Amino acid sequence: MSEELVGFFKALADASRLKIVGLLAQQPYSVEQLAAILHLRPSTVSHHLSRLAEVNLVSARAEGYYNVYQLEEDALQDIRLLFSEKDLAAVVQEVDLDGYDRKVLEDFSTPDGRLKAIPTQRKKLEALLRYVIRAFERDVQYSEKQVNQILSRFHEDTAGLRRELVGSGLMQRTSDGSMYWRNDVP
Amino acid sequence: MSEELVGFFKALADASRLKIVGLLAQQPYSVEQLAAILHLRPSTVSHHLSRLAEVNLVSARAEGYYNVYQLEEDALQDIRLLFSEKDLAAVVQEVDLDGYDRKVLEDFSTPDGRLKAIPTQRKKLEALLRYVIRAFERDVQYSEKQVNQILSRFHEDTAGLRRELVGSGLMQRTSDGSMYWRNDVP
DNA sequence: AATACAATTCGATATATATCGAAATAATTC
DNA sequence: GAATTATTTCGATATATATCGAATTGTATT
Repeated sequence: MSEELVGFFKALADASRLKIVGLLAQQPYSVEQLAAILHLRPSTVSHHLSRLAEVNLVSARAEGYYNVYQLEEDALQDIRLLFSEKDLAAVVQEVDLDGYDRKVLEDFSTPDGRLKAIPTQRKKLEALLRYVIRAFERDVQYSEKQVNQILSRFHEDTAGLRRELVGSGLMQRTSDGSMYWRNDVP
Repeated sequence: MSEELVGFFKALADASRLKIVGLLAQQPYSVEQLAAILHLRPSTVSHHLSRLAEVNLVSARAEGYYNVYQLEEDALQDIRLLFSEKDLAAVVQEVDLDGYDRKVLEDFSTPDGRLKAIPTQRKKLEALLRYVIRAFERDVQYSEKQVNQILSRFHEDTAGLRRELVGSGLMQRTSDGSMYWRNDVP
């Protein structure tokens, strides 16, 4: 999907081809005519036209030994649809969305899963917290003692970790501070 | 104008940059985060981001020593507008629309303005006819004799030229065929 | 002040591609 | 069928650029 989209933009990412599309938007032209209008060689124009045809932006119709090219109106329609936020976000599909978290974890954890240090950088801290929170079950209430015990598997500063987990919204606690639970965010 | 448009397409004509746009369509990211997600070096991502920023597709906001990039929603709106037929045709502006006619004329005329031959190819013939018709005033009626006299400045086969002028719609004649006039097309 | 860190800039390299001319192909005219 | 014409294909070249690593710049933390 993304490959098709990038191909489409590549097709339009050239001054000569954009001009061709603009000309064909007004009326069909033969290769020779386009070449004369654009001051390019027929072979060059032919090359551009086949690139445009590859993404179905233009089509050819044989007329005598001329090849008369015309704009595919449908393609333009498709493009307009494409620019809705929703579809743009779909471009991300084949992307490693957790790549950042994993990289931070790699940098800050030892082979046995403990944290070498607690990073000062907010973004990295958050990445580690997203990792740590998974040690807690959903829909289970933990006493402060239990929380500390679990957190101690990661780092000695359990109080600090606990505070950051609550501060970041990944964990919640009762108003009297006696019980903790994992917040129900993705 | 066209230069701006082609710059915009160039900005999107790359798989990595399209992915960045897709990601930023969901939420803002720092350079480092994007680099980890896309498995690219920060310097590479930085390069892509500045290309996107050049065409106002993204903007940066300094946050600590992070640079958090976000999508410029306005830009997407502009793009959608762009794909109306009307604006697409505007791309043609700085183009030599008469280039083809001039080239044909060059190939088929002698220095004194006469035609070396009458081309058999329809498209070339039409180009020459558009040239010849300018020898006639608008809103003036000519007798067949007058028409022939004017056409003889271009080529000996005046009957042939006259027939093609009428056939192509550039010239009209009365139903009895006695008078001719230049048709009022551009 | 000194250190640590994210981002950018710079230089180098490898790949992509726009353009041309020549050759090959396809269709038309004589 | 031979000659002409438009288009496409092919090979070569020059330019653009995606990516990286190293050096630099600008902030933040200690």
